[in-house]
Amino acid sequence: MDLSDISINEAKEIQSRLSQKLVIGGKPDKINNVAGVDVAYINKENIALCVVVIFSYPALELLSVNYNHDTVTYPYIPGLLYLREGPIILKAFENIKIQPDIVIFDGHGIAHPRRFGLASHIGLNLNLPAIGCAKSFLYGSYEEPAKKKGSSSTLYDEYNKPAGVVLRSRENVKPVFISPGHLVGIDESVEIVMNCLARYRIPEPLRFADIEVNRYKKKLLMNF
DNA sequence: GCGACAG
DNA sequence: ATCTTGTCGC
Repeated sequence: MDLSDISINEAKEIQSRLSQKLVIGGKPDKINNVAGVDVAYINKENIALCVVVIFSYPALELLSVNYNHDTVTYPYIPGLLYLREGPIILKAFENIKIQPDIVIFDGHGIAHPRRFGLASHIGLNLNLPAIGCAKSFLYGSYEEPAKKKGSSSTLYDEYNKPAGVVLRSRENVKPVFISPGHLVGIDESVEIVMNCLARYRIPEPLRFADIEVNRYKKKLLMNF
């Protein structure tokens, strides 16, 4: 059975079931590098592009960049991002040369309706520590964090249990939503993301992955 | 039934 | 995510 044949209800059941296997808490003993993953699309050609970058940690020097693309097989459905982005991301991880100590994803971890967002799904699948760093809200309740950089507020699930943190990654900008995906805790996720911040809203690994995936996209577009 | 809704 | 020009601000 292909991923593209999975029904929405099946996918949701799988998420709820696999969510039980997640290990949330702590952090890797030693973090020497941090990976960032971003995906872009060429809708007209039905192509998904994925870039995985790896930075040294905490120095944040670029260690490697990996480019991949393939045809997309699933539409975007809120809460089921994995079905659309999972295949190209997993393919990308087959090609990277350096073993990442932890990975930051453009999306949520356990701050998700079934506690199993993209970062959790990929993290569990690859048995890698994973953090979700989303640019917008998906699930939970929270108070607006203060305007100052580093201010944060807890994201709670429907049982009032913490699922993540809303973090002001820069002065006076829209906050980002941080939640652990797998093999890391909430506070540790925030700590690591904070250490990956330079002078922008988005942590460096994700920001650079975004820049590179769009450059890659432009390059591919010239061949059409 | 009516909104909300990662990328 | 993507479609799109100029424009306000640090």
